[in-house]
Amino acid sequence: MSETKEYANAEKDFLAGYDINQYDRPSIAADVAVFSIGRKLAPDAEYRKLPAKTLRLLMIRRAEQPFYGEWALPGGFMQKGETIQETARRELKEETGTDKAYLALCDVFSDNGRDPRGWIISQSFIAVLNEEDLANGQLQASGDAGEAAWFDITVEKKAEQKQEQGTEITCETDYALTLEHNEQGEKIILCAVVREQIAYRDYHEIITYQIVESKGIAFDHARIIVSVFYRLRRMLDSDTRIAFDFMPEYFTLTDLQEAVELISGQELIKPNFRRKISEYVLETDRRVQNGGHRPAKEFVRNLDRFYR
Amino acid sequence: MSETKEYANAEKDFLAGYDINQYDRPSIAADVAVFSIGRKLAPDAEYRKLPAKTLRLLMIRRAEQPFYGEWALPGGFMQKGETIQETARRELKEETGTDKAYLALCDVFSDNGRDPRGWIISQSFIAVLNEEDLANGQLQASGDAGEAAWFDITVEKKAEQKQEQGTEITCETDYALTLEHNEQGEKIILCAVVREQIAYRDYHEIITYQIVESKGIAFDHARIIVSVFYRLRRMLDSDTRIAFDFMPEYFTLTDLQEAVELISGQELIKPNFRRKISEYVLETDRRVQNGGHRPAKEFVRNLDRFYR
DNA sequence: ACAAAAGTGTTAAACTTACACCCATGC
DNA sequence: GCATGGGTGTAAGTTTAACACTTTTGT
Repeated sequence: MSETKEYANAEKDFLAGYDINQYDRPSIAADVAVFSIGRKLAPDAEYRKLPAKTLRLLMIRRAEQPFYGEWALPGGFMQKGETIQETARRELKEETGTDKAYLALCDVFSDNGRDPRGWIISQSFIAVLNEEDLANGQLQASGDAGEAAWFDITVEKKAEQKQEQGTEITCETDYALTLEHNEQGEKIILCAVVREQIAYRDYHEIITYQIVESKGIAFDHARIIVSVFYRLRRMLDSDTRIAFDFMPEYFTLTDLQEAVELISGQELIKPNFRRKISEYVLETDRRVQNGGHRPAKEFVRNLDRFYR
Repeated sequence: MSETKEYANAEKDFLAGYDINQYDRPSIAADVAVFSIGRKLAPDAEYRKLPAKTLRLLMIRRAEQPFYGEWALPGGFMQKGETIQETARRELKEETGTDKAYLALCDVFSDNGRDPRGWIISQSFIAVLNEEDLANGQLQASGDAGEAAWFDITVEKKAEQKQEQGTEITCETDYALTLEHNEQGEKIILCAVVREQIAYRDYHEIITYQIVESKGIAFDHARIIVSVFYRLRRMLDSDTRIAFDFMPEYFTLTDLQEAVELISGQELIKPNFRRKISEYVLETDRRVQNGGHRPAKEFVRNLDRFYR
């Protein structure tokens, strides 16, 4: 027992003399890609048609240097006493007015030189909001961090080429990222080209993203956006439940299916989709009527399938 | 064009006056859970039987304060100029002598007070080594960071209880973690109890791990180990290919199946398993003879299924 | 001969996929 | 009436799961 005490004392002495400041340290930021689904207004002529939907990403116009006036993902530095998840949630709430959102840790971006201010590493997150919770909160019109706005996001494959250098095989694919904001006449378009590099090593694919070209998007956020966009897709592949995060409490199955289709980029066959998700939903008495066609039933989540 | 230049100058001026040191910053460590598969020696009497296998985890005996003499995951601080992935790979190579290993980013541990030295956040990684590559390298016998040793890992569910506090539902489960090292007479056993807390929020399960009790395991590594152990399991569920990382170039299907069974904790039916992985392997002429039974064919990976 | 492990074949059940069809509504 | 979306049924094809069986080896 006295031996244990001796150890404890040695540790106490060590800690008393330990100065963490003698080591060089990075700053840590949480950058949050907030996704939601938006509607494109249809002309009145097409009274039957449902509005087309888009996948939207929240961006903040920077009110400070560096990249003053450019658009960035909501984010900020981690503060002492909070976890990085709390940092992300704090930033989310500051910008959207709500923290009723799914929040998932994604990748770490720690390359040298990725931020002109110095050694800053970024922990990326995906957040998903539904329109209803968003409406209850308030988008930050022009606060501390700057004006917030939703951008329709499109990622398109451009060129692909396979390279073999000795034993190393690499596959490079360029993706065009387009972010488009539309609001009563005002139209902002941000574009970037991001190169995906797949290196084949130790029987695994190691995927990295580099910026080829970025106009109006701050820092290296263009590549974070592309990386996070494909992560969202992969998450959906392994668990359909992420699609539900885009839905409010009551939703129609068509809305849900459209969410899945928007994220996956693939059309689905209605009866098959409904069978697949049937165990996750419960029918209600509510109906929505939105046009010259049969009203749609509204469903709620079957909590037994979400909480176990 | 002159406007652009003006912006660029403003940014340059800002950066010249920017001192990153005015902000408090954490240190970042990469902690790597290196897994491999070990054999338990069988008594000579059972000449027919194949040796039983175990899932092993690499641990380092600390040669410094704090937690002097206790066992920790291999890891170290991120240095300026390297990515966190490079930190992890560097630590892996320092301790095992090889970096031919699969390395995957896992979780971030950033709770206040998790390290007595101060504000230190840890990025956890999973690495998987096969015996052959490991033999080519050399385990660090007793170097800078301390002696390295393999421990058989077991995680067992102990108690489970569901709690409801108002609208908040939480499910707490205690897991007993046992790490056991055996080598010519020497036997080391490390034990810990880790509590898994599942909080149900926004229709998702948020899983956290807390240490209830930890004997001989440094820092909060007991909970990192449990978290990473279950992550490995989930990775296997979504992609069988991780099991191959435990295999050398040539391997038998029984070895592969045993790897899957060890990680998943579930027995599999042989013909079904073989059908499932058949597309990932190619038969060779090689055979292994290890006992009084039919020799097993050795297979190699079908690269078409690993690199695409 | 026999125990241990290697390896294959067969079947029922479950799930996936594609397609075809009817229903309800507003103008 | 008709365009539009809401909603259901069915049948073929594929995958999964459980089980039973044959083969090869060293002592």
